[in-house]
Amino acid sequence: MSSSPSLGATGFVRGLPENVRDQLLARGRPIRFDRGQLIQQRGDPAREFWYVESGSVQIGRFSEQGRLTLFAVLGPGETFGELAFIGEFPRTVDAIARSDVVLIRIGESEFQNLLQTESRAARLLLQTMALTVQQAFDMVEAGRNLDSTQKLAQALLQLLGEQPDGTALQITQQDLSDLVGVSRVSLGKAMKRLQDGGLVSAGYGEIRVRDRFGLEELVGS
Amino acid sequence: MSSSPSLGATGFVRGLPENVRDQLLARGRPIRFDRGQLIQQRGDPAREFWYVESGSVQIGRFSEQGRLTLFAVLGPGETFGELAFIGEFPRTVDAIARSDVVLIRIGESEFQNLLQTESRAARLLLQTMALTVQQAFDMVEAGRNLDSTQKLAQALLQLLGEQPDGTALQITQQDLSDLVGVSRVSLGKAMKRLQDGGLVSAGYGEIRVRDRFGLEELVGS
DNA sequence: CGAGAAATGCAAACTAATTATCATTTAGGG
DNA sequence: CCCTAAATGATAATTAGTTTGCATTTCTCG
Repeated sequence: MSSSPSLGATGFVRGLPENVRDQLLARGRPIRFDRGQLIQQRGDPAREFWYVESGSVQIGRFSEQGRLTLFAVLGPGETFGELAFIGEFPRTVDAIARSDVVLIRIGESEFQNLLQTESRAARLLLQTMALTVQQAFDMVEAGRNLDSTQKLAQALLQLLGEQPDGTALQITQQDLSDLVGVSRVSLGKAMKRLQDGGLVSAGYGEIRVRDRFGLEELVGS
Repeated sequence: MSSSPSLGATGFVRGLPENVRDQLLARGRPIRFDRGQLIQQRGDPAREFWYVESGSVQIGRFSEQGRLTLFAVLGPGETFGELAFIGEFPRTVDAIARSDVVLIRIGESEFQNLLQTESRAARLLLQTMALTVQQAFDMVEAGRNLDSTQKLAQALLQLLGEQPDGTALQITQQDLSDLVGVSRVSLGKAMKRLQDGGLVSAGYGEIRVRDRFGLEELVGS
């Protein structure tokens, strides 16, 4: 079993040399979105991708029945939208602002400029995408072989990874259930089990990880 | 809902101009594997990737409990192993020969040669990988939102896609259950439902799709 | 500070799927 | 041509998870 319950490493921009990154972001246009606002929608043409400057963004799909399948929750420093942009196909996922966010738009011209000024960028992009595929496989595998408690533990670890400084996560069990892929009821039960085991403690819209190693042990990674 | 239950488009080599492709494959070394043989294993160093010349290959992961999670069943013309090779990390999936197969090995030198002789290759590779991620997302979504019958229908459509000429699939329900991600019992029941609906007919190690459109309608794609 | 909205907790009924077992059929090598 | 292994079919017991409905808690904002 591998370690990624969801996509946390969609941040190839982070891997760029600092000066190149600064230049790229300086060229891109910052745009604000309000909490709850739809940033992109399935089917939209993909004329750009986005760098998260501040706030957090949900990546997923709404089904016709209103059901939401979340693939990732992204924070500052991460990028999204590269896939459809580079693949030159319409958006295949929706993106929703999970809080007020500031995004930096990177369009065709900025992207071309990047590839020309930084020879390692293409290679870095390839590597990041390869990693993303593997993480997607991890999600498939987790969905098939782990029970709800293990899936929750794995999701918490992934969210922690994006926010490595602290152990407190600002996320509701509501949203977590969409990310983990189980019902809210099941998520509540799983959360209770983790609490009873002393691995986490949960408040209103906040989860605190008490024993990271215990979570890792639980999912066997 | 999208259309890919599993990974069928891992064939960036197919998109190359014919002369470039021929040259690439002429440079690579053909290697035979017997049915059931392990071609690559998780953790192996990724010094090459493979082009399937003939036969078929299973891509997946064995868990410690012996459980198999299949991500794809690849046929002639498709490639595998690019991800770890390009990402420069160890293999994250196992590959097993589903029949006697002939593979063409493409190593570092052949790959570098390709990138230099064909400027569009890198771009094509990126596009193919982007598509692969989206397909993996489809698998996650299907795993969460579809029932076993719909998942089976979707898997059959994917297998058909790889073999566009006919409607007959050479695959056991045993293997299908690993690909679809349900138990053999559930797969048998799902198959019976599809048969009762006149959508497919099943024999020993063979499934014949009678109504492709009906399957598509069932999964809502 | 108070009202309404959002988040969480809880319980019961239901359901789809798993596991386990055994019988039957089919293919293919000796 | 038979024998064995593989594949399929069928059944029952069990279980993890969903759905539904409602109660309770917590936040937020006017």
